[in-house]
Amino acid sequence: MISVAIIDDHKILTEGLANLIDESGIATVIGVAHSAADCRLSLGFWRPDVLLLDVGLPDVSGVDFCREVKAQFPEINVLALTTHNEYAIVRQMLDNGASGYLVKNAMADEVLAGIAAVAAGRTFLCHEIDLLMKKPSSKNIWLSPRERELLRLISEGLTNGEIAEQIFLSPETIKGYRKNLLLKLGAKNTAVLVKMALEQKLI
Amino acid sequence: MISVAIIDDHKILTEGLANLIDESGIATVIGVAHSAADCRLSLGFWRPDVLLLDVGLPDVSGVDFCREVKAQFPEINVLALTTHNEYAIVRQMLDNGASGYLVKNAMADEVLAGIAAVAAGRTFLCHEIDLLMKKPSSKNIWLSPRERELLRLISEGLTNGEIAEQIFLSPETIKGYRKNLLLKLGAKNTAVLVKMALEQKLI
DNA sequence: CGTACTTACCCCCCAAAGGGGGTTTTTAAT
DNA sequence: ATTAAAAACCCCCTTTGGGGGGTAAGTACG
Repeated sequence: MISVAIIDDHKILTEGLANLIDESGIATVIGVAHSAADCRLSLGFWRPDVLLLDVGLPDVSGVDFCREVKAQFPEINVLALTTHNEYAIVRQMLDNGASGYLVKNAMADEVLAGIAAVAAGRTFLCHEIDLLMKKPSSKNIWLSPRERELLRLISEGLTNGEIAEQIFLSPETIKGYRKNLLLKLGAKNTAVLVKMALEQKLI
Repeated sequence: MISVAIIDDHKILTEGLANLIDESGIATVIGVAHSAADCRLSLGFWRPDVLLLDVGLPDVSGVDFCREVKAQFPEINVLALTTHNEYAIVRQMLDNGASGYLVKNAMADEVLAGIAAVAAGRTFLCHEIDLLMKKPSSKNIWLSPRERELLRLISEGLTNGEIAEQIFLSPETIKGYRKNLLLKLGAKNTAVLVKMALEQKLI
């Protein structure tokens, strides 16, 4: 029997989900947490085979928490469970150690299939995400770490000069990055750039 | 017995939620839809006392759908059920006819209390939202329709001149609105303005 | 009747962004 | 060893944005 822990702040969802898993016969829920802090306290005792992890936690980013969990318990298979269907989020989760990714509007059988797959050491993407990751789309934009950093600073309202000061580069360099970001995202100006960055969860 | 219909695209959540409601003894679920389109087809047959409405539907904005439902079936009490805890969203839902508002991480008993309250014709806000709406905070920003329109056009990357052309106003007027928006939201520049607009769901 | 808010308009001035053209070094992959 | 990408840098020029000051009509509400 596969042991599963769930971490999600939506209490209504966790109850239903725990029921679903327990009644499936393939897995059993050994713990539920509603925040990353709760989870840190218990995860060492639970030692689940699979951790169902919501990306939209109240206290920390799911990406960071996934990395944290994998660093401390590499044997736990993390299965992301979230509302986000953006390329950048999926990719960041997978890059940070997640074994699978489910969107919350997936069917119940996909949840069980995902749990079984990641418990067996395989990777699993639900149908919708599988399509998203395979289909080469102009919306599937991937930025370098430096570009993401610049985008973050731009969205915080820093001017080229201020950014240059903060990260010890020439203002002309910042200008170059900015031009490149506009080109890469196909944005007309800063307003659109920030909008796309937030909508596509690039920062 | 109160009759309830649920509209939410998160299938895992609706199953658990329907169970919870049916077992409470105070209400019974007479229908579930996973999109606004599905709901339109069935709502006339169901005629529920309470409609549990997710604001993050895949096909239309929950605000628009709420207005639509109330226009067609004024006797149905709409209870918003969503992840969003932003002032602007709550206010827009209430302005468009919702009788109550629940966040998805609310406890199960709040869901039942909310259903009972709105079925009885009262309004209901879950604890977290009640606090949010009462506490006068600098984050509780409310814009006039015109300001929201301007904010939308700015976030789409239009320049003052382009906006002026589109809505038949002087570019200087647009500039005035822009300055006022920066002041109202406390934003340093357009980048921050767009970021705040999206984060606080003002557009 | 007054007050507050929305909508609409105008001036000057300079800082910042955006379009165009480039170069070099380092790093990673094939 | 070659290629490709990321990271860093530079100059010229025009458009746009943002800070500072305003004015004034319309309307909603007590």
